[in-house]
Amino acid sequence: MADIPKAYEPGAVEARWYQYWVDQGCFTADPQRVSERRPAYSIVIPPPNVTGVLHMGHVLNNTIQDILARKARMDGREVLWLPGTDHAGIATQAVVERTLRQQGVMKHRDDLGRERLLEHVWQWKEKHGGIIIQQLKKLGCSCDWTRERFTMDAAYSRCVQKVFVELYRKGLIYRGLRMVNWDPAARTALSDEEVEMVEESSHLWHIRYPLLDEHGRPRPGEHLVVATTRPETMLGDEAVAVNPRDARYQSVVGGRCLLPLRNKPIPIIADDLVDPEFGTGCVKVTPAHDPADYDMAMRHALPVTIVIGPDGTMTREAGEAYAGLDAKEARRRVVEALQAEGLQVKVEPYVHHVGYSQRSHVAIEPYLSEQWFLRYPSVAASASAVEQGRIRFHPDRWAKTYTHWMQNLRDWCISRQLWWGHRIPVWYRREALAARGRTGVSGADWDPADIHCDVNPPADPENWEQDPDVLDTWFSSWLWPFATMGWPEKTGLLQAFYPTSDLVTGPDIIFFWVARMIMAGEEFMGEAPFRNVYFTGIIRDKLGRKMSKSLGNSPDPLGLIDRYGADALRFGAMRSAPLGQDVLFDEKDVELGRNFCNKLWNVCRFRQMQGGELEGEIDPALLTGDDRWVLRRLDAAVREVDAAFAAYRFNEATQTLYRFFWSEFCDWHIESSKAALYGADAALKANSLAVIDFVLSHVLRLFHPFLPHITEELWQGMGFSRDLPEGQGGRTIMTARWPKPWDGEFQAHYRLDDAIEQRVQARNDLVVQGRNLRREGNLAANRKVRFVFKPVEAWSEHELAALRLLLNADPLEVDGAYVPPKGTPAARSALGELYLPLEGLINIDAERGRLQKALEKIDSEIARIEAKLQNAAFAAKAPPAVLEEQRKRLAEWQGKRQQSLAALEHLGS
RNA sequence: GGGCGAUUGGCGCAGCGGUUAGCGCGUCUGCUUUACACGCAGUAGGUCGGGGGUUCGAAUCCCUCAUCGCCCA
Repeated sequence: MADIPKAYEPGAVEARWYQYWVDQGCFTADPQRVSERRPAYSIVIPPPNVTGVLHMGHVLNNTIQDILARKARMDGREVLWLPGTDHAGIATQAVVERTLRQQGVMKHRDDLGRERLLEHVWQWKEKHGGIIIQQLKKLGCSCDWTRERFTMDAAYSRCVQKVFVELYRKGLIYRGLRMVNWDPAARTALSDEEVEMVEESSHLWHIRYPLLDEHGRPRPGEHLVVATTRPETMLGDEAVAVNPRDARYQSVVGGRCLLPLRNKPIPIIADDLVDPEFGTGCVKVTPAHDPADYDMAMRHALPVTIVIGPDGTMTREAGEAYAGLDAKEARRRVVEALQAEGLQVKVEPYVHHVGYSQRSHVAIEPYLSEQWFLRYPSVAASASAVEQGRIRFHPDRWAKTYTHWMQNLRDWCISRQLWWGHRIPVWYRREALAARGRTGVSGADWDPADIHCDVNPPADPENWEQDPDVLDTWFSSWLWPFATMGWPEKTGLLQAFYPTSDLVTGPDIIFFWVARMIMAGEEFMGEAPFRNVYFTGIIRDKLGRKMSKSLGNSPDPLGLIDRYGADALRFGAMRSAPLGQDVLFDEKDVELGRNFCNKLWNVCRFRQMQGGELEGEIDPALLTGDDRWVLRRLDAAVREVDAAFAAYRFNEATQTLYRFFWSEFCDWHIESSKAALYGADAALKANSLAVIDFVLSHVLRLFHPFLPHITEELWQGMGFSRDLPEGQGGRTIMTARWPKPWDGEFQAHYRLDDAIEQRVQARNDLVVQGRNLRREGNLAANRKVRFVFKPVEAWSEHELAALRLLLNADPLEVDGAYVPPKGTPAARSALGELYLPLEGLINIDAERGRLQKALEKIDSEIARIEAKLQNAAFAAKAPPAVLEEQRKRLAEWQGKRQQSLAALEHLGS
């Protein structure tokens, strides 16, 4: 650190040390090093989308993981933080398709065909897929990059297939014709979890359906009125339904009415599902486009007519007038036609919930199709893992959400009509397929010999056709904790690092990922995949809005790193992220982090400028009160940080460290140390430096998990690494030992006790009062002023020198018999009295006002405590320690009262 | 409709049965004091959403209401 710049410049420093760590293999886990003395610690990264770029959510999430990993290394554990990316089926395919359309390569994916489109996706992945990984490196993440995985790696794909086949053979995976959530933009089925319900104000249309007589002729003037939110679907109606107990419609049940616009007679049925309170109590039944209607249709053996196709446009079944229109336009025309025919009775405003695709943000269509489903495995074990605490959630309230979901499981639709993803390992015999077409595959009448489900294709592929669908991306990511470690082989990696220690993720994917990983872990490993799950908050902007691309309120983390440094970004994010609360992100927080790094930099720079031997021996006999005080405060900080880590309260840890380092160490200890450092006593100066070095070497280690780069730079630059064994901080601060709180021997050796803490505290209070006097006298802080100190007992030369420095007093006269002139402003404490004898410069009235205000406060405190002590019930029931505390406090306040009264009198009131 | 969370100085938060209710930002005043203006010193500002209860004692526990937000139907 020769020629140290005045301000910390993170850019080059961060890049340099990151490269050093990678070159030295500091992030690489070795399962063979794991032993009883060196326990394993592992995390698997929530794999970001391979298409993605780093956003603030990643910053928060991965900073926490990095902190955990780095802390564990310093605790002497063998750490595996396993990174990787997710192929993100829909998202990636959509991005690549859009690009190819823009480039004019194709209009629709069918133009290219499956194979060629996949080639393009892989090319795209190779070219852009590493972006987020590079960005994580810029953040300082200490992942084991030698073990980076991708959910479409060949080995990983085999895991996915194996799991599919096993579950299929167990009968947990099945194919069925079901009403599913259809995303008309992506043209694929989705799982229930991928649908977001959005409240929308719409309308309720009341439509007349003319009644028919037994001969199928309209009964003049007679009709039923049905209410619907989706008039366009009436083109596919197959019945009108009423509740069987609804007296109003008893007479028409069993009869028929005419479906308007289609002029098709449809039956009037009775079904318990119909809510008599809704609308007119009479509903239309559209089996192909509503899940409830589909169920009804099955019960009543109604035909199923598909009028809206997979692309969201009307089919030929909808009639010539509507075929090809998109559903919205069809609705407009249907309503128009009904009005023209006088069949629309009324339209009411109506608020309802509409499902939207989480991915493409279009309205979901219920769509009848053949899909693959999974009946979840190991449900009971997975539920109990969390309920019985084998897995702990932080904060634990999420356990409730988990349990609720686990108790209401619905089979998981795992097939997607996409090309990018793991293709379903099922083949159909061509002859059998030809005989029945693709639909109907699910029928129980299939000869098992005509279906081949296996990780390996059939031996005679020419006779078979593979299922065209791919699997939901989550069907691969639920295997992440063990598929990344070499499963199904019993690898050393798995043996050493499974189950993982901590998982850090967002509560928004508790169903998508966390719950499913637990089930997969229980099912295939016989053990839950992690011990602790830490749920981060959601990052919002400073107005509390979710960060989103469309709002443009999401700052680019890379930009922030360029401007402030990665350490600053990490520190800012952590400091404002309390456990389980959403994080309101403000760039100010990052600025604060940068300022903090600069402070850390400069105090080290200050230390360097003092010269002298590094980390000399601390001689207890030469310790000043301030030295003992700071060692005690450091001990308290270590304890608090340990407690915060144990409870996953990272913001608390950063705040403690901030307070200790800035407010205690820099503001008080360093300042008071200047008395020794600038003094003539060489031994005292050397000792003082030794204490500063001791504290700094602790501070750097305590901060390392949070601020990895700057702490390494200073650790090496200052020379703290010099005499340490290679694996204990010699090579890198990453493996320096995590500080331990002082034991009794240490405390006794350095005389760290309550008395010294209180004495320095009182001295500091006196200094603040003295500075206050200066301020009131309008004496600039940099101006030397004469103070007179009247101590209760004798002070050492050094103590006085420190006081002089802290007050910027010159001279500081010590006079045990000092009698100040009337009106001299004074500060009083248990240690003595401090006078600022500057007649005329002090505004006596203002000073009197201040004292009187203070006296009022003192009096009210005294009254409060006295009232408490006089309360018989309090005296009888409160614990003795509390009672004693109150008595002590009363005496303190009474002492202060005396001082204030004396001061007032002295002012000449 | 069910569940969860939040409500503390201008803003963002901490405090989880006994504290003189803290912190950061911001405000105001002064300062290029030989580590740091990405800084230093000092100052003002809140009685803890409303109501009720438990307790010797509540910002902290319970009930209730209100407002805001999230999740599930």
